[in-house]
Amino acid sequence: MILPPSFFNQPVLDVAPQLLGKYLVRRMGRRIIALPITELEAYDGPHDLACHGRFGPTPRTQVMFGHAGNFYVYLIYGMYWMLNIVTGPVGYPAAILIRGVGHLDGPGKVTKHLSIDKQFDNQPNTSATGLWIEDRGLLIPSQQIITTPRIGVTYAGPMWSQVPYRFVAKI
DNA sequence: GCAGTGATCATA
DNA sequence: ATGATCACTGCC
Repeated sequence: MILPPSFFNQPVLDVAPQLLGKYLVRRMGRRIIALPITELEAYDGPHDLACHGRFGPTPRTQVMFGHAGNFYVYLIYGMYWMLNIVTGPVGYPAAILIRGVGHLDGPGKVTKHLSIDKQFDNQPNTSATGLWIEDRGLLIPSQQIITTPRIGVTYAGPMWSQVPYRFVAKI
């Protein structure tokens, strides 16, 4: 089952652990790649000093203020595409960064392996685009989920760089 | 430990 | 127009 917008239209910290074990699926012609999500990070609203939405909407970040379930894809360091999915109500900037699927770890490796780039930015979670997230019945017990601080956000200060918003599944 | 890489945004 | 910054990766 492809996850509907209502799945994502909840507080990002509620959605994040539920998204572990869901399958990220990419279709290119006849070729299909489907891998379970194993690692992700939550970015939660204007008060979160690590969140791109903290300065209000800009041409790049307005997607985060948009509809839950849409993808937010941007380029970092001139080389790597970051894949996020928007959560929560319109007007509230929150999203989840997909950092690992299958045995791939690292957000840049995920997008490189699945050929994900700007074309998916602000696209909804539907099979029509060739990129979607679906539930295949895999359940991750809470004992198999660990949380840690987010990676690469030291600029966010002592509190927001340390909150346990990174979720990792032991599969 | 650090170079590579280019879009983005603030400043002007 | 310019310059600092950056939710990373791979090689030293």
